[in-house]
Amino acid sequence: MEIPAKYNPNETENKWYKYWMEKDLFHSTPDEREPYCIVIPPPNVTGVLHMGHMLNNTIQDVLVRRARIDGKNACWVPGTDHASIATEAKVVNKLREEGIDKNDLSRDEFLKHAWEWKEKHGGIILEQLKRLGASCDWDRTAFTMDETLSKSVAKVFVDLFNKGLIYKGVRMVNWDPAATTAVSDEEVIHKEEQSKLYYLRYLVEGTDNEYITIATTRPETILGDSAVCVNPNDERFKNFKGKKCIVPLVNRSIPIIEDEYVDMEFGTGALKITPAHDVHDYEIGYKHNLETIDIFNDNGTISEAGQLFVGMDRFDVREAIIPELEKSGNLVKIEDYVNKVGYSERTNVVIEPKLSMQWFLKMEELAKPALDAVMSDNIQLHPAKFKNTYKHWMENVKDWCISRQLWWGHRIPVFYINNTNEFVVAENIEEAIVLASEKTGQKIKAENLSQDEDVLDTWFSSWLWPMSVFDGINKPDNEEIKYYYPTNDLVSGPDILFFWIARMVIAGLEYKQDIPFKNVYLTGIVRDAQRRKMSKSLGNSPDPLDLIAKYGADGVRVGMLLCSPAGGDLLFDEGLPEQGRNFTTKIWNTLKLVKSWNIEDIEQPLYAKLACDWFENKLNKTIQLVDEQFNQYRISEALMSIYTLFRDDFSSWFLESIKPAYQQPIDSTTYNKTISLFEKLLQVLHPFMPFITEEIWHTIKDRKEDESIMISTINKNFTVNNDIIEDFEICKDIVSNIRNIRKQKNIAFKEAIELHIKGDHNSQFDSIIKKLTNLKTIASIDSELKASLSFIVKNIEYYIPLEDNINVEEEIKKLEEELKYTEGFLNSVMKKLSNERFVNNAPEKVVAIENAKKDDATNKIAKLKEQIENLK
RNA sequence: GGGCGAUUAGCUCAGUUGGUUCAGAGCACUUGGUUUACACCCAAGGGGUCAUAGGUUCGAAUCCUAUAUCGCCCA
Repeated sequence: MEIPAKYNPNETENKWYKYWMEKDLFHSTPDEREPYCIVIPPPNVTGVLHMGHMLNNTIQDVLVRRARIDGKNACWVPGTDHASIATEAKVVNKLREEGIDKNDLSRDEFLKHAWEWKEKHGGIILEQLKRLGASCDWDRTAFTMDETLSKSVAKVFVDLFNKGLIYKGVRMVNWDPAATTAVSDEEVIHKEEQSKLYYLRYLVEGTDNEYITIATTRPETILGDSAVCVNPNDERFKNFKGKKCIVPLVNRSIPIIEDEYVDMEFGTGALKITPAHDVHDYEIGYKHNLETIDIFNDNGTISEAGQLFVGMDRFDVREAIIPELEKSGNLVKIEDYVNKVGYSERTNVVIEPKLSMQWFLKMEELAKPALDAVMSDNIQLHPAKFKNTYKHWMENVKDWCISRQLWWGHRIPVFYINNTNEFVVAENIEEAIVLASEKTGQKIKAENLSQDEDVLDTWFSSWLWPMSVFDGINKPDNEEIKYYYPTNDLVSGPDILFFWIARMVIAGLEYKQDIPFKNVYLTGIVRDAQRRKMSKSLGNSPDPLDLIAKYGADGVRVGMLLCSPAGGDLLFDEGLPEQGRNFTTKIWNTLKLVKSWNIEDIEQPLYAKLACDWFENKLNKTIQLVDEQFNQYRISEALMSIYTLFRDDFSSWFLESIKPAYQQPIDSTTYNKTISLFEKLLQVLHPFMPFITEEIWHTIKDRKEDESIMISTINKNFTVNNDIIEDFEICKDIVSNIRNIRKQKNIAFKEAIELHIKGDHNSQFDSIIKKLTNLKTIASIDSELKASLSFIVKNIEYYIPLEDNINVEEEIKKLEEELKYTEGFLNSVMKKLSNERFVNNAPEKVVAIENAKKDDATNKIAKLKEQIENLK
């Protein structure tokens, strides 16, 4: 068969992905095999594939393909997340471009546009994952707003409400003025900023020129001030006790109150209190029964209640109010100041603390079992260091604000009766009618009920994901949820440990009384070479699809994984996929070599038989090692083990050992064995490089219709002969030494040389040594060989006779250096052994090792000395 | 400000309960190479006081304490 000289990844990858899809090989249904399940962290429907997805999904695919090849019933459930805020913002923007204002549309009209948008753009990212080779069970593709998933959300809301865990209340929330919705604490990103601290003086009421000076970073909020607060222990303000002062510009009289909350060291020691616009101020206001003046509209402009600057944006007001304060004589000074400002994760605008009516979920009780699940290692986090972070969060968990003032998402299943504050909580309108009728004792009709206008936080649906994709909330006893739940591994980023992972654990324990997954693999963040996060705005992120086009999906996968330990950041560089691509080429060349041989029924040479024995054991041992590495989720290490196995052991040692001489045939025994070893090697490699392994697997043997390496199972039923592996290492060492001497002395490979051995040399691999180094003879000798170069391996002396080719001085120098090192080494060993406390306290084994070292070194020193003498 | 984690070769990282020649891997680097699978390759080589200072121990990259720097989370 003619093998193309160059491997064409794009063509091959498309071919095999199509094949897998046509044969439905990714699809899983429950059967008697052990299940292995992963649910994808659903990407936003608004998203396109970025490097973070590439890393995350490559890891998932590796895990799933490995489980499949290990004979498990593997199921990887894909899907997308509706992403309330992000999607609504996209749709609003798109409408605006078309000249449509969201406010002119009804809710239903808007949702129609939103669904259209979702249908058009929502699947992009999943299509892109296919290029990567993702072996998802696409028949199961789910969307958080699918009917069954939406029903699950409503059902859970009703249930939690009935358990008394959901409540409605006025609270200070994080208000996003761009999205005009509340967001949860976790969606606020605090950034350190260079800002200003403004010192403002308030006239004390009843005086002409007595002032109390406060310091604030937000001078525009003085319009909403309802007190000035000082520490009761602060001597400086003793005289102001019980007095009032006047808010500048608006001339409102407010009390000067005392509270120990105030830090005497900060600013002037006097704090202005704006209960409507600061969390701490709100608490003080509540405690001291202060007026709450909400001076902002929902979009961040000043409301009527502010009296001045009405309709102007909050940041414009901050600029505008300073000259006014200066004019009125209230501005004392302005200082530079560094503080942290909260930004909305979704819209990147400054968060405004705002009082509003929202729905909350009580978290304290729910969090407890979820904390235990992780602390007891029932769920394992990889790396385990994230247990600390998880614990800290779960122990300090606050109630979760679950309502959002948006239209796109799951509408809160609360129905108000006759436009009053009386309501019922029901999964649907029919049930609501029944409940409302019961509650009021009247006949309530649909038109008497109005559903809450708000939707639920997106995470309130994705926290059910591992259950809802199997319809496990609506039908808790169905076959699929029983078979696939709990899932095995979850691959995600530490940034959503709380947003999502912790909440899934909570939901799983609440609704299945069981954890949602057994292991959580936390990936790092993909950064550029300068350690900057990859982002669209920086433009430092390569397009994953371009990379795949350039290096092949297999190459990119290997590149991503070679350098990404769990939890550690991946510093992406094009050198990585390049290395992956190079490895792909290496594998391809191996195929070319093997397929170039003519096979004949001739006797198997001894060297070939030995090489086969050795490599089979080496391969099996590596399989065991890789198993261990996978068990510890050391995926990049596992890949590295396979990478070196292929390059060094298979290509450089095994194939070179069995390779027939130029234009000579290979015996069929060796050839068949090579093919079966190659097959197994491909199976080990397949999870990492699914495409090229499939291609080669089909090329090295005739396969039946419908066969695939993907669903072949690897034979792990073997024992490893470690002796042969260790002995072969000695053989390698000898070969390397001989090659070095050849190189040093410029002896061409064609020129056969002799090897003389003094000592108890194990001759089992002599035929390989002979072949790899082109030896005429291997002879045993009793005394040192004159006029030769020598080396020592495991205390056995090897000599290569060289007539006139020896630089005696150079050789002596080299030997003396080695002698010096060995003597130094012996010295350190002797120091240990002559230390009584060491000999008495150290375990026997350790002392024995030191003694062995001593013997070895002593022996070697004697031999080196002899050799030096011999040269002189 | 509080908590957690890190600091090992030029870079990215391993290093399991302290004990083999334990200071390691990959990449990068240097040198050599037309041995017909492969230069997207092969072979060899250089390179680290394990952040710093103390301590525990027969023995410390590993355990303890302080310091410095960085990162993450929370306020």
